[in-house]
Amino acid sequence: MDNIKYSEKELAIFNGLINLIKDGANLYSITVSEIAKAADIGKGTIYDYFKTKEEAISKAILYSINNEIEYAIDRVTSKHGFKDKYYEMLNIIAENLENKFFTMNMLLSAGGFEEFYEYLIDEQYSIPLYISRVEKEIDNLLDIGFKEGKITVNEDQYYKRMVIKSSLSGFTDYVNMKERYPEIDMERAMDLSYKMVIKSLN
Amino acid sequence: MDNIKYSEKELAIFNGLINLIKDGANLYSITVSEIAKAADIGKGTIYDYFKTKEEAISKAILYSINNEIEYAIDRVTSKHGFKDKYYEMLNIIAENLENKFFTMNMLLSAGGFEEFYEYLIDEQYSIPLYISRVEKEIDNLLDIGFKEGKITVNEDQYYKRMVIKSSLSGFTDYVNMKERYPEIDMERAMDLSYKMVIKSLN
Amino acid sequence: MDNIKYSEKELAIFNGLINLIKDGANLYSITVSEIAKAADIGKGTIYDYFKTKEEAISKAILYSINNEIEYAIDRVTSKHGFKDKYYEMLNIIAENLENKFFTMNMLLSAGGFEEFYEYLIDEQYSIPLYISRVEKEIDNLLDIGFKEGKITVNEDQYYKRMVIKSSLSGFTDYVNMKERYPEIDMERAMDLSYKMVIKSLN
Amino acid sequence: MDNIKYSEKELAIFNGLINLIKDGANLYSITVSEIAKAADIGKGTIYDYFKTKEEAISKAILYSINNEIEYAIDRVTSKHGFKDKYYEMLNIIAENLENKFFTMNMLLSAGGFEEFYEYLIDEQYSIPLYISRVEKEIDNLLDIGFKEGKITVNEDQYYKRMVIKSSLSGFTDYVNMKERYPEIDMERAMDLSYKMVIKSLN
DNA sequence: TATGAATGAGACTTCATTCAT
DNA sequence: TATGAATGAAGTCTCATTCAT
Repeated sequence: MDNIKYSEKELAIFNGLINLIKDGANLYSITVSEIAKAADIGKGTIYDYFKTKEEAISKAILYSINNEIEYAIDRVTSKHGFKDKYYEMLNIIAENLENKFFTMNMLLSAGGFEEFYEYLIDEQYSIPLYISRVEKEIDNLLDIGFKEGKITVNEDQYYKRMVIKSSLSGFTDYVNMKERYPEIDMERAMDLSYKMVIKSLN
Repeated sequence: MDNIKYSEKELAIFNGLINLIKDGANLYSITVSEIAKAADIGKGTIYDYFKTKEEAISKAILYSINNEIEYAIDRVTSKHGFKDKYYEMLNIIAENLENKFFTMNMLLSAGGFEEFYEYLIDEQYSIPLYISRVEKEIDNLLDIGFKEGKITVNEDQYYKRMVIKSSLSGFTDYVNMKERYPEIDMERAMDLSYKMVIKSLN
Repeated sequence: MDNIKYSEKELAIFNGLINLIKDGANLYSITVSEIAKAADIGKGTIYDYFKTKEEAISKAILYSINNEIEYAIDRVTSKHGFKDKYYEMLNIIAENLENKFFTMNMLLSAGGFEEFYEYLIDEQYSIPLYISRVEKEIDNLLDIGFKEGKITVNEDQYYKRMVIKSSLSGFTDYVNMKERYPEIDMERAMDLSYKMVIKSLN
Repeated sequence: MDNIKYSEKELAIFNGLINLIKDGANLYSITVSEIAKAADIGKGTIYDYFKTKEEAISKAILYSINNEIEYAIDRVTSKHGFKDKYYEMLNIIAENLENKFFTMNMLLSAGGFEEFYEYLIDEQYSIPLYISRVEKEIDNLLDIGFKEGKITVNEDQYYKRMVIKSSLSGFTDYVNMKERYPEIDMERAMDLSYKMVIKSLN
């Protein structure tokens, strides 16, 4: 997607920041000192590569989202068939149970992206591109489902996309609040998510 | 739910804070000066009622959630029949298009509650109560749907709740990203959300 | 000495303050709220009687010093003979071991009075009067000693006063740092203080 | 004594603080802004070297006391003979007439050390060491007096130390309240102080 | 007269950013 | 280029004082 090349130091800063955030640091509470320490560089160096702290955080976020989306698409692409691809999506979500900064949470959650970091600088308008990228994959999934005869419903593309997004969102809720559902194990939650998809699309 | 009585000044602080947040202020960026100005009181007065800024924000949030849930339940309760009640839920979501701090966004979104404000002080453990309260209403809705014969699926309560939550979540996504769906008007989005519910539950 | 009459509320404020100080409160750290609570009156009432917090504290201090001096003089007056009078002075000092705000500490200590409370308001120039009052008592003590033949030295009044003040000061040091002198009990410290006086004045 | 090495900035802060205090600033009234200005550094810099204002003040005090004691001991050591050494002690006191923050005032005054700054942080337990250091010098003085035959009294070490401390304390009182003793010049005050010592120790 | 709720000046402290090295 | 010591603006919180009751 983005073919921007980053310098070694920029990558160190991105990875430092991503580690901080994945460990639960709050975007608004992170200090430049923490970023420098996490990246194992001097504080001043950050300002050689970014104009402000907000720019560094923004670019790290966009970089991370990009990576996560590429990674997720690779994994889904590696699977064949509607069901396997959908389950792979669920697996990716499940694996990020502990990850406080999981892109999918944001892409699928109601609030959207821009809201979650007030100071987000998205000069490249990457976020809309990311959303389109994810939607393209959903469309691809739906195509395959249709070709396999797993989807027969005659409805707008909007409807079909909505079904997938809603179902993934419902499963994300399960993963995030697992302790509220002691009677449902991960496998069953996946099966029920898939069941809802199939029913909704037929 | 909570029967806590609040003083005039506490309410002024809560309402000032809620207005700030609804206007888009970020929980982490709000200053005590802003709170005081929004509440039209002196800065020091806040500390006569709350020990810290975080306590003031936390209590305002919990107060607001409580109010929103009471209001939403009242509206849903006033409607009769499965379809009318479900559409009323959609209406409440739709009406909060402009509201950046809409409780339902959080209750339905994947991230859950506790995470959205790092410093949340919830001494009364209200959040779990709120979630239960909302689930109780969903169960009630499902009961009515079953009695009306609108729901025939033979599945866990978990499945049925998930269907409702997922569908509402999908509709919230529509409301939040309306501009991405120019071909779908609000009415159609509601109809398609309902369609998905009916298909999933039969 | 001062024949100023104080109202009931003024006395409540003085006594509240004196208690606070005797309990170890620091003159600079005392708040108006604490004074009000200690005096069991409203905060605003303090400002009906004093222009500022500093005035209240200053007048309380002067009131307390006055009382302490009167009390000390009464006790010394009740004793007859040079030795008994001197020992009574030592007793008064000893009894104030626990009292963090003991006038004698200041009257006898090197720093003097004005320094110990930066904001001291002494409109009546009471402090010099207090010092004179104490010196008069020392002179009286010396007279008696001379008449009893206990003092034979032929020196300035300055020298003789200095001997008494120095000796009392040395004993005060003992009382304040008792734990540093485990081998010396109170009685012996008194005897040695008296010994020094007698030697110096003969 | 302390062999702690301080950085340039720490020394700037210490010296700024000591100047403030010597000029009469009250320990409790000093603000961080004043410290920064006196040290000619930024306010934030103070917090790069000390955790709190109280720590900065405490360490400056202990640093100053240490220096003053070293200085005083050097001067007394440079004199030979009981009388010259005692007079040198008096000279040091006399020279500090204008110095509002003279260590000896505290070491010799009745109140002791710990009480004069409520927030004193003395992690190294320096104060007791300082007191011992001063007492060692007094013992040394007494030894010399004994060897010279100036001291013949047969009494506890406590008594002899007390005589020196009391006499110095009496002289400090003279220095502090000079204006009250117009008939006594500095030389005579010293002579009378020495007279009291000799009489008391023989 | 007596109160204490309310105020806002000013305190301490943090941290994004700069810049000499 | 890389650093981190230094800065000071801006934040949170305290508390002397006022004033409506």
